[in-house]
Amino acid sequence: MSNTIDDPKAPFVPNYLLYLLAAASEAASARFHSHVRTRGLRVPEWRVMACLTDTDGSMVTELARYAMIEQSRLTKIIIQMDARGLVTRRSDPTDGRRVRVFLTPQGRALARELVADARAHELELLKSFQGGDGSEIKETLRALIRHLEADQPGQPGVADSPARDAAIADS
Amino acid sequence: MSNTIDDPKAPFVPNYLLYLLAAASEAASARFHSHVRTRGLRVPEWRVMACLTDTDGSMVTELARYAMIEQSRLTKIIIQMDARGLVTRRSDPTDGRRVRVFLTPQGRALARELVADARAHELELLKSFQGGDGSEIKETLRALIRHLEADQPGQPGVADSPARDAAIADS
DNA sequence: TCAGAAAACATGAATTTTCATATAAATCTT
DNA sequence: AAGATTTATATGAAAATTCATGTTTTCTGA
Repeated sequence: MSNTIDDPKAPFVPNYLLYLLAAASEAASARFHSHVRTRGLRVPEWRVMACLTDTDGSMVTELARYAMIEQSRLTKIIIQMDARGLVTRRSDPTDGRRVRVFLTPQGRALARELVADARAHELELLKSFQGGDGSEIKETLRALIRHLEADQPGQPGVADSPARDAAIADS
Repeated sequence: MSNTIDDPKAPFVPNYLLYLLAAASEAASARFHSHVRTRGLRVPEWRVMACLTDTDGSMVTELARYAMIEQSRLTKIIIQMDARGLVTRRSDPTDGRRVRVFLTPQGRALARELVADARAHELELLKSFQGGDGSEIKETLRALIRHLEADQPGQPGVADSPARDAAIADS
């Protein structure tokens, strides 16, 4: 029973790994994300809060990597969160370029609640999905991430076949 | 060897399923997405093209679901792609409300190339990842998606614990 | 068949995001 | 130790996205 569909007429998208990953991520997150919005946060803000529960006081660049948010965007998000009293920013006494971000007590309280909700949601999801604690799928995902983040050079690039530039004229 | 980290002090994010899914999706897609941009398309546009190679002539709403793009956003993207000559829009003769979207010859040519690139990239990725064709991880992801898209009612919701409204004042 | 409801897209204003680049502080070089 | 580089963050303008709602067409039931 092969799962690799290779019929010439078989649809491409539904069996494409990158699609499956994106779709799984979306589908798995949909409910919790709407819960997050219910609590007055947008998803990127929730990500920042969650990351800060792990690494309070990290600098913007670190946080950007951890939360998978581009730096200049994160700066703007953090400024808003600061204005709302969820986080504070203090420049690093050791290195004046760095800005360290901390949860405020208020931010921390909300973050705690949401992380608890996230844990509960995850538990139910994994239980209803395959009855276990998700070690398998999680390990697979971690392995994939490790593999991809490992030395980029050896990573599968995208063949740069010749003679195919300017396929799209900007006319 | 349990993979479920339950130390009180263990970080939350790196072991959180929703994070792992998002991170895996991002990491797996990064290279190909930048290839796509190299070819003059943004990611959502690539998604539209890929979907149309499967279901050319589908209506906007169908395409939105298939490509995981919100309808009004998709409409705008399609209008731009139309202007660039990648797709055309024709209203359905049977039902005047529907707008059917087709690849133009030019769009189709580009889509073919990119799908071929995507397949090649996927193949290399899966080979270098676990040596196989990815049936396992793909089947896992498909199962997860199926599980999540199945009757929403029974899905793990997010417990609505009482007495926690207005945690974030908008002051 | 006609009024009302629903479905399918489109649109506009407010907000976000992106991209390139500015600013500022630390580090390196010679 | 001055100048050149690099690192860290901020900023501004253009573009994309969101959200609510408008418009048009079809469907439904009395």
